[in-house]
Amino acid sequence: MAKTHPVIVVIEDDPPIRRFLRTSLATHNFAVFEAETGKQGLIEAGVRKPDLLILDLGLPDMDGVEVIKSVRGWSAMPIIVLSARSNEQQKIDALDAGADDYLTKPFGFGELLARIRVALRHASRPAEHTQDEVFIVDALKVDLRNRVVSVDGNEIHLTPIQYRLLCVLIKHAGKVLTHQQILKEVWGPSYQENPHYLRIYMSQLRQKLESDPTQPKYLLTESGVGYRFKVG
Amino acid sequence: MAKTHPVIVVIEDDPPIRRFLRTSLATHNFAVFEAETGKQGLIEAGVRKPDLLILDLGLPDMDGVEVIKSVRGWSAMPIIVLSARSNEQQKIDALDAGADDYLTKPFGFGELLARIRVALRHASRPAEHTQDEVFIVDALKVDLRNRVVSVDGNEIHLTPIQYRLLCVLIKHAGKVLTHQQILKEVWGPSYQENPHYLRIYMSQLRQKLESDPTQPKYLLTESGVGYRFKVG
DNA sequence: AAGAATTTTTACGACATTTTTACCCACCAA
DNA sequence: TTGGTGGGTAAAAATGTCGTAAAAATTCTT
Repeated sequence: MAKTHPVIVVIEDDPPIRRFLRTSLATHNFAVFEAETGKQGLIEAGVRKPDLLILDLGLPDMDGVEVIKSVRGWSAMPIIVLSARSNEQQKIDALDAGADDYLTKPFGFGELLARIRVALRHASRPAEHTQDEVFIVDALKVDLRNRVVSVDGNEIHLTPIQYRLLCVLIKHAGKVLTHQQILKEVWGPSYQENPHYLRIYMSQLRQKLESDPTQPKYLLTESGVGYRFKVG
Repeated sequence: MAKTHPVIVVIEDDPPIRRFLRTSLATHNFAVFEAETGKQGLIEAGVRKPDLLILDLGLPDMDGVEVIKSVRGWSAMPIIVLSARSNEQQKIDALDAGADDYLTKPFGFGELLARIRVALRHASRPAEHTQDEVFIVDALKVDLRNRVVSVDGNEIHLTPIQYRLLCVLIKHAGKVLTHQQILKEVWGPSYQENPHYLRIYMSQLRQKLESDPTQPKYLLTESGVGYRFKVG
């Protein structure tokens, strides 16, 4: 897949600031999606799976810290908090809830951009995992850096969901993952009641990756529990 | 493994601030090492290999941004910058050079601590796997984290109830558990009147785990009372 | 706005697990 | 002996879970 623009979700109730962020970020080659309220924002974050979340703490419908905690329940995406109030305790609460950075209004847009770059740098560079960037078992090879999957050297095309599912499984290779855990990581928190998707995509992955899909060597079913990627 | 204190190197030329940081951080259980100049700081960082670097930009001997770049040449350790100047361009330069955060003096110490926690959180992402609970008795191995059971290295497939039953037994290994206790933990409070299930599943477990199911080494019957998992 | 790729919905046969039912043994007391 | 108790194993029946194909709806590209 071609190098696509980073996706940012902005949760901000104040229309002028929202407009400002949207246009400014767009001109710097970010794909921006917006939400006015905390609830909307959570949905948007779950659906868009952004590379970064920008969150205003002063929302009308729910506490910003609750939004952060809720997102952290299923994702480690970078969160940058904006706030009009410079109360120190509030900063601490937001950061401890899982926010990665905190800017007090008014802030310079250049600084925001720099802090966005920092956040994206963090997310894209789990530097310790450099050696695990390419996952190989027998004939199966998953190149996480380039997002290329191959079997016996033949490149296999995977759809976004198929690929994400495979990534989740090999990230926890050897471990049995429950349906809910997988659904949460792949589809987001709102899809936790649909183990059916899982069976369908698991089947598709087996067709593409296993030499005998009816008797999988890697993508194992743990009936009544979930799935696991077998290693060793 | 003893939980060791995070190591922090502070590069700061102003003695009062340095003293303040040293004592304050020390009381929050950090191991603090100090340097007065950029050159000293680079050496200190290289020798101590800290979990975090705190850097004042206004050093006498070299530009703070150069210090950052130099560290980034060989390490991805978190760097938090402190600065008296709130010039935006300087912030941007420092962040783009590789700093992870930037605080303008005067700052609240609580906020600094919170931002330190954020930075350490980033650095130790893969530390979720700290809780490895693996029970091993002779050839039997129960990996609770991965939900995998093996005998002599051969994986054994257990159904949900079989697995739950085994977990209950090894959780209270050595103790005698009554039928009722086990039924309650495995099937839930409403099934307490069916010791028969227990015999069936206990038999299945023995078939799968014991080398001689008719004379079990681990899954022992306490006649008239219940069962127990024998250890030692 | 049309066409391709992908995701979601729908449907149904196959499979695995749990529960029920049945029969076995060993032991002890009447 | 006979009958009762506590326990073990092996099968059926019932239930719940999985896998696959294909159609419908959506999203992405052009």
